[in-house]
Amino acid sequence: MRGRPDYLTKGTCSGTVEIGLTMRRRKTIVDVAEECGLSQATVARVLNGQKNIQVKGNTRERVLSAAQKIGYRRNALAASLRRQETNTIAISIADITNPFFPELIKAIQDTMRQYGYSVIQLNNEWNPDIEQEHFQYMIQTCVDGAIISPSHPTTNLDPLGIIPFVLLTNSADFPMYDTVGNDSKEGMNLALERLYELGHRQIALFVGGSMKSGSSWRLEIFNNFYERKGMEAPTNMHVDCEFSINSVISFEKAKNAMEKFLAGSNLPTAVFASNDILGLATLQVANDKGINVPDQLSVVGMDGIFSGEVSYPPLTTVNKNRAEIGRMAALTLIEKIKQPNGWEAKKLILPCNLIERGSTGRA
Amino acid sequence: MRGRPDYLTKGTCSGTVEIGLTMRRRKTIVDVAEECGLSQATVARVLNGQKNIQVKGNTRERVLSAAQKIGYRRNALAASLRRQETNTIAISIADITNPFFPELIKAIQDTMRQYGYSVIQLNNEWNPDIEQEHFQYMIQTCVDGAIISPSHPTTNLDPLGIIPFVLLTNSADFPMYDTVGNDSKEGMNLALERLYELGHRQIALFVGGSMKSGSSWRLEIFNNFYERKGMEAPTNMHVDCEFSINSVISFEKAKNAMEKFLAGSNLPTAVFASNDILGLATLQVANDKGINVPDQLSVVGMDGIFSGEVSYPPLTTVNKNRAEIGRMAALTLIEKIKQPNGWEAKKLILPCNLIERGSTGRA
DNA sequence: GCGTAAATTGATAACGTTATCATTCAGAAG
DNA sequence: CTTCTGAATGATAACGTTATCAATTTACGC
Repeated sequence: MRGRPDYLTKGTCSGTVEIGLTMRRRKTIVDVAEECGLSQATVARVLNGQKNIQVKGNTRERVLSAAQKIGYRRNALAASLRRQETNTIAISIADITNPFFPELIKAIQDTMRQYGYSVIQLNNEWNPDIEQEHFQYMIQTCVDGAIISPSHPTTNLDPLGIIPFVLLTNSADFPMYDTVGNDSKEGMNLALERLYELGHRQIALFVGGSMKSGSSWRLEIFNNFYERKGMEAPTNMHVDCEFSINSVISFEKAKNAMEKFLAGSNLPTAVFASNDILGLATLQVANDKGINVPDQLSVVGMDGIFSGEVSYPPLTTVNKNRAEIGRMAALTLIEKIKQPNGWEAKKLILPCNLIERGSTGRA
Repeated sequence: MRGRPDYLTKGTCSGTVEIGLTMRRRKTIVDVAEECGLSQATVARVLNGQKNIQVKGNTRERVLSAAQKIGYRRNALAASLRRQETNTIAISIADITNPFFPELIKAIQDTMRQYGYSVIQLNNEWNPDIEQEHFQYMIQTCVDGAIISPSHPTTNLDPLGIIPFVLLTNSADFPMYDTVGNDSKEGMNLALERLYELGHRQIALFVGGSMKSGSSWRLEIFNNFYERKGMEAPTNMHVDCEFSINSVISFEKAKNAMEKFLAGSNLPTAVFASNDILGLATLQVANDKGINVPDQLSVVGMDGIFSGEVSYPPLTTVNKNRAEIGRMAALTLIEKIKQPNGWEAKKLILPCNLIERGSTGRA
């Protein structure tokens, strides 16, 4: 039989100790038990057990005051290891500096907090390798669940193994999984219909390309719209630009594309931009060129980011309720954590709403 | 002597198990050891030990392929508990939806990542109670360090105990602690000097009040500036507005205040706004009133948020390099974690720089 | 071959908590 | 007074890893 090895008692003090200062090891339940003369089992029950646990007489008081006295702090690591749950979930997104995400994150954090979960947020910079690393990290740290905005439609989710997760996407790319997203198609229709109502017949479609999967469905919606109105869809009203990982760069590229387009001969009376960055770029180009918005040109964006509220004029936009998406994603995940046994993939598609501000008017 | 209690082997399977599916417990180092016929000590050395550990012959290979085969994943919880470090740090800020923060957060995440740390981000909504809860959380989860943007100048940091931390602030409110922040005073001078150079003599000072500690120093800088120029500081050129926890609401309040001011008789040729939200509000009011910016009015903001790049005209601003602040805060924290023994409080004050865009011109 | 030092590998306590089983204790019924 | 019941408390294994010491194997010079 061996005693407590030396290295451990020594190890608790690191480096030199100032004279007069006692270097104190972090207090544990055992210390509390010693202090109040009860067993560690009882102490644990009082401190971290369910609230309405039965104790006799002044036991609770003794424990609490002893804990208070010696400055006991629970070690969540040990508890998590033993209980096999961490009360922590992870969020994987592309980039927190993308104005779309902060509100979403916050809603998730707030909702999760209400249910006793903490949130770890990870940015993958649209890089699938980093994304995969993050999945590994989630497994290692034993998060209880994850909310994931896939960096690409081909993101491999298998490495997540048995971790319950919910995807932030509206695409059909992940038919097998639970998803929460916006009905972007219907949102786009909202915008087009409203522009039609305002008398616009020459509407330009401004999309940011390559980076994300489908901008093809936008063209489809666009053409369907004209067909529905019994009109020929214009073919010279498509503006495309590269999309970059950085909002600022995307904005510059969008400005260049729109400048070129507006220098042409076939001018629209309205522009539908597939996100607010593109919409804001359109506004700035128009302002620079002396094109009055909305008198000469109406502009509609999509997303509802803050910058659209402070632009000139304020940007009409197809708003995605990010707070609601975050909340619903969180609730769905919690449900899934509590009930891990097979259920069929839940698909939640929230409606968009049109926020009309100063950038739209009659044709 | 007791055997392995029943509840534990049973406990690893939760709920009902589908026929044909074997519910598998997560694999551990012990399982790998069994699989490859080596001791768990050796397995641990190969898998999680330092990279250049010596092993003989095909030992490494045996371990790795066994781990691969049975799908071993390291449990970071257990490792952290044993090693007494989590390789995780926490960031405490007011609100991730405040446009000032995302870039800062990201820089911290990126830098920390390089050094093998993960980041937990916590929002306190300017609420000191939540902030204190977060401090407790940090202790419980045994983070290795923290970066904190205090919600108030009176924030009590004692509960953090021995956790190494760095504050994000430039104020003198925390003389005892390590801080990283911007030289806002010098930044404000940069703006005023430039406006002077452009011929402006009637400059309005637009501050957002109550919420944060000191807007008094801004007035001091303002008065000193005029004194330096041998002029009498104007006393009717101060605009004040409430600041709210929500950027959108702050913006509306700022617009109201600026509208009232510009409806008065004493008009400035330039406005220095103490943050970009106020600057953007000024722009929008001016645009609405038909006041041409910059021909009739120059506007300078402060912070350098994204919205200022996409406004019309783009907003000249005193930029705070948030990426650099984040990076330096992270590096300082890491240094402090590696070297916990007393050092004197480090104060890092980074310079601001003036970004001249379209909202400023000659008087 | 043999002894010694160095290189590998093995055995195991410890990290701090929780969940079980075992034990003790108080109170009531016989 | 004994027996029984339920409530409260105590003792301890286990969560999965790492760091130490002990044991074993290998290398090398004589």
